[in-house]
Amino acid sequence: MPGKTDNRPAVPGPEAQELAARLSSNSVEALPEGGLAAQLDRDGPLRIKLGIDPTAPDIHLGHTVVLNKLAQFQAEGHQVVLIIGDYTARVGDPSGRSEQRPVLTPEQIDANAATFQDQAFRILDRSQTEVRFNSEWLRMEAEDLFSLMAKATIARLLERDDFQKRIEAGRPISALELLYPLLQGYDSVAIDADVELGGTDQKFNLLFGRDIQAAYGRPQQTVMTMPILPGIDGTRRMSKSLGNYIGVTDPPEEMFGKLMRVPDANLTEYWQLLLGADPPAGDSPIQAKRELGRRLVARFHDEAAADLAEQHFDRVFVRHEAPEEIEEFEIAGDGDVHLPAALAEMFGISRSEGRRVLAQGGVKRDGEVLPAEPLDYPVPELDGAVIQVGKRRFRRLRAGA
RNA sequence: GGGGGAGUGCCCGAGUGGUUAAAGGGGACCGGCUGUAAACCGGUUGGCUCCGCCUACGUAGGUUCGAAUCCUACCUCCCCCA
Repeated sequence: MPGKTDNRPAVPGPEAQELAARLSSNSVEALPEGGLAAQLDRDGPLRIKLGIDPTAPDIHLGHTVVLNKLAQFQAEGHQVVLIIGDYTARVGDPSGRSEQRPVLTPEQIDANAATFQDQAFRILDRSQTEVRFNSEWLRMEAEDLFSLMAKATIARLLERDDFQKRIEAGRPISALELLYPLLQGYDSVAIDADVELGGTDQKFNLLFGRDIQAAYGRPQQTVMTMPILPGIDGTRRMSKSLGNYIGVTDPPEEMFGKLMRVPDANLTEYWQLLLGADPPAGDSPIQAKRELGRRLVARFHDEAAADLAEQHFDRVFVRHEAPEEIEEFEIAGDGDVHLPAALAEMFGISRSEGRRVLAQGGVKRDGEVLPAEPLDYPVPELDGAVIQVGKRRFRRLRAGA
């Protein structure tokens, strides 16, 4: 059958090779070797696939590594196809049972998908993006599913090393997990993917998609894996559930502040993966880190926000002054304020924890450390006071009417 | 279908009748040093009406002066044999 693969020239032209190299920048692998150049050598836009899991809607900087790559393809005129894995999410992956992952309702999945798209289009060009839900084609007849399942063997599916490790550790692997690569691969068949992107952890699934496409007599996609961005702890991958993430919708001061906490050792990595450049030569780590913060805040907010965020940082963390704007907390009109209770309410901690930070000298009133005793203060004495817990939690007290 | 093993605090993981709110590690929080970096050091880490009380070791009962530890049933998971 005539297809894109059939009239492939033996050697891609130099232009295609050059473009392929450019598009592969930052990637860990682009497979098979020379595949992308060959695809680019043919005319017409390529279909670039990215599958996303709609169980967690918020996009963080880790996701943007892949999204930026998609945007780069778009800039060259290619078509991005975003696949929202609503069907697989709806089935509910039982493998996470130890993580007590709740099965999401269709409404939640739709809401998450909407949020995700909203955030993704801060990076991607909407006009060059096709959004598809995989329930569209995965809601298939059992007969069709069986025929899909017949295209792979268990041995092949078990090859992936994370399964191997789990088997050795005696941890469970659900049948659905085993099937996952098949379903993901079928997505590629359904949308005629030319290139599929993903993190390095997706390598197996991405390559498996090629086999499935071939089994259905389709041209095979090439795959490109991107590095995994470490979180602000500098060790584990950035992820919302690990709490080490920077969300693209984080407020400017928070985004800047979190970036400043990234370990120096990861600075070059952050520059390369997020800005596509090396830190300016000759800059000290702190200078390079500030510049990183300014640029990223400017990207996801704007220049003015970046300036303000840096000023806020200098004020609160370098000079240890109270921030310009502090949320108010209303205290009851008369009588005493029981500090542990007030702290609990103000900062969403328990009263016991309030007592603890107080005892540890972690609570300040207008910059002065409060002693462990007393616990109660007359309301008028605290009216207007700025209460601070630790380095970055502030509230201004206001006596109620 | 048969046999064996496991469920502990945010997570991992000790503990097999009392001095256990439960070792140790991780994480988190507070403090020190700083560039809110990392590393490092010290402290804290169930709740509350906090020098005491309450609730906790899968769930529900039971034995005992006393149980996370023993018994019974149930739930969930893992492994092996078929």
